[in-house]
Amino acid sequence: MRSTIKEVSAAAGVSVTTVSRVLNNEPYVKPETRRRVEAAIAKLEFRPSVAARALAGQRSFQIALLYDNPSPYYIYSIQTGARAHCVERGFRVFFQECDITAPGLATEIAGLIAETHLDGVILSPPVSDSPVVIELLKRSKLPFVRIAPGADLGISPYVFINDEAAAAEVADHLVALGHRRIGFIIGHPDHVSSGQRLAGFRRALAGHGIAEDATLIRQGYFDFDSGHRAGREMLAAAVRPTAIFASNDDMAAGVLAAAHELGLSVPGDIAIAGFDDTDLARLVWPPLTTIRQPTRALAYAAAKMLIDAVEPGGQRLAHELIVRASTVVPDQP
Amino acid sequence: MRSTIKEVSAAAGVSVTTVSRVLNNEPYVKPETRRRVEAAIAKLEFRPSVAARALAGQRSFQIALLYDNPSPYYIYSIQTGARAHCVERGFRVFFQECDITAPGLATEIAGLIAETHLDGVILSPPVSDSPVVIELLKRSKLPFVRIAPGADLGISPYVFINDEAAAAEVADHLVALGHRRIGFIIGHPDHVSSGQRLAGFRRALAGHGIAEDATLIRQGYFDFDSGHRAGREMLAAAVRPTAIFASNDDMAAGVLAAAHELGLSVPGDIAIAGFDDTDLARLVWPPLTTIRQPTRALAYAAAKMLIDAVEPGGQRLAHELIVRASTVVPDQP
DNA sequence: CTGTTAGCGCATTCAT
DNA sequence: ATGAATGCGCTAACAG
Repeated sequence: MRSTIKEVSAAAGVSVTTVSRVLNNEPYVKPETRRRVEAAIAKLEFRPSVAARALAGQRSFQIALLYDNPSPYYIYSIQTGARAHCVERGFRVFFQECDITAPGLATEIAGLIAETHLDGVILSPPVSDSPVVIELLKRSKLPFVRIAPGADLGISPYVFINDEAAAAEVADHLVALGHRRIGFIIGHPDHVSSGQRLAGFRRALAGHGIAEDATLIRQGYFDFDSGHRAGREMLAAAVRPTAIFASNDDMAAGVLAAAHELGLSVPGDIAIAGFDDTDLARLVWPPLTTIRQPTRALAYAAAKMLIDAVEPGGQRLAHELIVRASTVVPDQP
Repeated sequence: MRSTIKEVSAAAGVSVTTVSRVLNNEPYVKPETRRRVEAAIAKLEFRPSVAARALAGQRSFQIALLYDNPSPYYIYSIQTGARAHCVERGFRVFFQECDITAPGLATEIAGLIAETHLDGVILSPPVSDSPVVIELLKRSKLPFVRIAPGADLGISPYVFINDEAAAAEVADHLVALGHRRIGFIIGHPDHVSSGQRLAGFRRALAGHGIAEDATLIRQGYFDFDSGHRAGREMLAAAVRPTAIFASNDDMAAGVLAAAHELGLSVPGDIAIAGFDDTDLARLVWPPLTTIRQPTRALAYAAAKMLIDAVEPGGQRLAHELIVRASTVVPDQP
């Protein structure tokens, strides 16, 4: 069934060592020999066993992407971005959902690492800032890259966008449309970006001389439900906002549902803004204003940084990589 | 760093074979010995290397879930369902997106199987009916389970819901609400369920004596964009439908966006119905009528069937498993 | 019930 | 520039 390196070596008339050298792109193999080996590999449809390579060598060509996020669109984006780069480099990715509040978290991830001989790990928010995970990774000396970490920037390479500036852009946009009573739904408290987006919102409002109204700021959790709930509360109030800015698109969709339930037209009665890079943004378009966050690009860049660090000859990349968020998507065609 | 079975055996004062027996839940180990070994395992935080197990034995405790679906919500549902069961059984899952139209498909999946020593594969639609994948799996003699296959039911265990009956339920519901001009957006042509849902829709309409109107049936692809396009076309027509039934929720969301763009109120001007089990369904609730398809449960059941088949002592399960779709979600609180 | 022995498929010394 | 020998960590007969 599956062919082995031994069969390849026999077919090519060389030793297994030489085949191994070809497999790993090592120098000192005569071009013609290399061709013969490659021909044998192709003919036998040989695939090196990850298990054998991991056992014999010190690399498994496998990494993991850790996430704990309620948004399927977000998860899909980071999975797609990370996989795209891994495929290019011949690496396998484990998509691992986890619960950063679970007591067994460290054990679970330690198990994943030990069992699968991982070469490195990508952390997406909010795992990027989980002390438990970070501590574990540091102790295990495993390379890791973080997406949008909020603190301890020195401990690992990371990629991010400027959340505060992006949120301020959205708020500026709403004000420019004439809104003064703007509701805000904060993201999940475990995500550092939640605070940054709130800060950007506040800064923008202050810049326009708009006083803050505590009743117009609600806690959300980045999921549809929390946006729906917060939206209902604000829209059912005696004096309601003319616009609501949710910290991500899933919550913005929840607000939209709430508006529908209450018989409000969007954006006539209420304008809604979101934040992210998903089709959900389009769902309420044109009424939705949003930041097209390049989540996919972020994950791709993270995978690249990680694999570059893992590969022997890999050039050191910049420790910090800022991926620019594209600007506010206009709410007019 | 990582401890090995040898260290465990030394710590427990037994041979590695005995540790292996404990690891694999084999009989004929004195209870007390088993306890000693388990204590040593816990103390050393020992994790058996998947690589070593795969190499020495004939099992890797790894399976793959193949999908090729444009809906992030759907993907998230099947991933979550499959993972839930795999965790219970100590299996690892590879979430593998693929392109069933790609020329290199067989090579890619053959590579996955050979490289990772897969124990089995779960196919989700439309991969469930990909001749290329099925042929490959049959030749490799690898156990596989299919979710919602459309044909060749004899070649593998499978799980499904009755798509036709479910779609008919939705259509019946719309008719009961007084609709007679109902648009329909077909799902992706590669999915067998697309045809089944269309059949259910047609059967229901015929049952109510409503003549079919070809201009009210459009081809979609299960993604937001295609729903949006089809929705625009039908809603911009001189005589538009009073309701549109999209074959999944992503397309229903697209129709909703189209309605908004055209200044139509939902469900006042146009009622929209979807099909699936995602939060998207709630997005347009109450205007949305939908079938709450238990996608997660389907994937969970598929994983169970597969692992039962893979495990040595695993009891043969029913070859066919029908998971009931819950009924139409009412469009009134 | 328990231990001994021999590989699984590769990367990796060390030779040549 | 190439090959022979060793072992990674575990399971699988085979003994006892």
